[in-house]
Amino acid sequence: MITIYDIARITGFSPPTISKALNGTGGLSAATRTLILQAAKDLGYTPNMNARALSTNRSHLIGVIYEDHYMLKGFKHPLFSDILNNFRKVIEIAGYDLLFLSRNLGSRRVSYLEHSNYRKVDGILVMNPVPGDPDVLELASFDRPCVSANEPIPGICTVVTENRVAAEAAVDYLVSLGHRSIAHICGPRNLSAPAARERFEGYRAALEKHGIRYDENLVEESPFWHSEGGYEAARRLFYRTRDFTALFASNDTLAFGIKEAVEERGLSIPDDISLIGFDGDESGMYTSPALTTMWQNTEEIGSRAAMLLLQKFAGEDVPELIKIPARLLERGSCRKVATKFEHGL
Amino acid sequence: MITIYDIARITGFSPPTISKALNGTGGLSAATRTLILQAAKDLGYTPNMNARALSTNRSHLIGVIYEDHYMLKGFKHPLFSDILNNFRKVIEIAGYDLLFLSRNLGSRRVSYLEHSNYRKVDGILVMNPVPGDPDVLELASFDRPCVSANEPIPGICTVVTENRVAAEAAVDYLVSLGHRSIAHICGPRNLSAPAARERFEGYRAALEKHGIRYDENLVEESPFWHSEGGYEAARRLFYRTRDFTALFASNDTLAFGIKEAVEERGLSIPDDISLIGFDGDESGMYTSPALTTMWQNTEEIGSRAAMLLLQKFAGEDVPELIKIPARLLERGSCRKVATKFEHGL
DNA sequence: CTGAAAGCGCTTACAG
DNA sequence: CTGAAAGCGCTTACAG
Repeated sequence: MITIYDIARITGFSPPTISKALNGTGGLSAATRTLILQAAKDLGYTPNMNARALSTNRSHLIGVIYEDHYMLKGFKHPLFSDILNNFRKVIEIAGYDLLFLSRNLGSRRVSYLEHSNYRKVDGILVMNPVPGDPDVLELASFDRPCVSANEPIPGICTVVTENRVAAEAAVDYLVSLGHRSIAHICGPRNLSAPAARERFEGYRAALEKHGIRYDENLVEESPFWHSEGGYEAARRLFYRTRDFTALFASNDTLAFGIKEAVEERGLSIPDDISLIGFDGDESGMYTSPALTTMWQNTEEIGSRAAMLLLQKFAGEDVPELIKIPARLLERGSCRKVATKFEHGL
Repeated sequence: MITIYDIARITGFSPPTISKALNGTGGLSAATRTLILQAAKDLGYTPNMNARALSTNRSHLIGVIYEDHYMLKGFKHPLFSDILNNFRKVIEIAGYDLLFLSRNLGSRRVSYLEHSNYRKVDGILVMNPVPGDPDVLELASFDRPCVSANEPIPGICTVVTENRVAAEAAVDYLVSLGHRSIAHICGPRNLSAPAARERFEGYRAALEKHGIRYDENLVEESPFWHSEGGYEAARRLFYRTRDFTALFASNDTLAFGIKEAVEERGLSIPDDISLIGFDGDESGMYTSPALTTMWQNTEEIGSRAAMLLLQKFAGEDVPELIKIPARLLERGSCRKVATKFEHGL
């Protein structure tokens, strides 16, 4: 491996001068600068990031916190790879690399904060923390910038889908198709992550807006975000009532389970029940009918989170919370129903 | 941030002694060792990995090559996050961290090799390279260990699903259900990655084994691995012939597209056509019927790849190619048909 | 515009 | 069993 000392020896300049030329810092003459750059190129010089990081105390590394935890029996972040990929595109062209932040340091168990100090990461992206994890909350005191994707954390700048508004739009859509009896199966509302609560609020707001009485009999909660949870919740719902023509599911995975329960009862989607999900999971394209859903803009979430981090690196002020609109993805699981008024004609 | 100098000052030992105690190297007395370790703990010492990496020339970093490229219109690695998660679990408890290897170095465009030298990664995992990418092939000359998951690369140790055998098993299964006319829609066979070719070979081998004549009219190739490709290929197949009762799809995503084409023709799965896929994608659980498929053991692929890398770090010899068996995942898209013989009874 | 000196925090021979 | 010296490859004041 060739170093700046090699370039210094060959060009006749001193190592600090080589360093300045390579980094574009310090006022060198254009001539020496191009000379040095050329030599570096000819020699196939690659900087040693460990040395650079040691002296500058900046690693050009961004730590990612992503736990593939199964505490909640199968909970997984469905949008993870999309968000991460889009985040990565932005930070890479800015010269940063992505590092998974673990809680191991050799065989020792450590916090994310310790690991961040160990690697001297310049910033952190929080993706899929264990809900309420103290090791994550502690990150707010990290002396370098953090952002969170889709998961509000006190003291950390967050980019998140506009859950409440999008849920309201989902129900608006069902109403526009003529539905008046709309059930809701929500995700776990007791978690620190507010997605399930916000979507539920959006549901209620939409009903109210359209003058539909809120009926708690039409709402069922799944303690988990997975399809089995959706299935069980739908069964509980059916046990109580069959008095609805549409159902809004708090996410797509729940919707898949709900669909099973509906079919098990001999009912058809969308003929008997219109079903709308949330996320825009690709899987929903392959069910029959394909699942209509509120699509989370993972590209925007990922790239905005990255841009925020870069802005923070540049010392700019950024808002604490950024909401990204979702979009309706009309596929085949909802249908227009005759309203009572039309019936009467 | 506290350093070994701080610990040295406080305990009265020299920095090298502190280093030896911390690393468990060098013959220190048990007393000083515990004394130093205790002091380190009390002070909340975290080593600076940049300094350590600079002096040892080892970073305890493993580079991951994963390109989310869309060259082939929508090609994505469906098993990516599963394999990566399982890989990560193993290498993290061994004290390594995962770094995404990009082809950027600041604003400069570089090869993976250069980036690896820049970060001094101790090893590399190749996950989803652009097929035939010279920057990947070049990695075989990297002076540190590399492994590849699911993609054979000359000179690099690879862990891959036993495609040929698993494809044969898929067709065996169809035969066991009484099918004798079995179509095959294969993925792109012209790529450097041999998966489509190997699965096609398995298909032929199974036919031969069961004394079924190979009929090229029953085989159609999709130029891409995505569902649109499967859809189009199935339409071409139907245009030519309807003379089959079962179909083996080279992967699940193709199968989803095939399913659409089948239904579009007014045929039902599995009543008219039994369909089997390959991958074990979770999405297949949510279609109706759920997709029967050959499941790739992503946990095994990821963890084996990690173990191989660790073995290489330890200087052990490892095989160049490791094949992981797939498993049949019986869901609902295949059914038993009456054989001619049974008919006669 | 360029360079000599010192430092970033650790480890590796080597000596005693 | 412990420490003084030198080095890993770079950068940052500072001086000229």
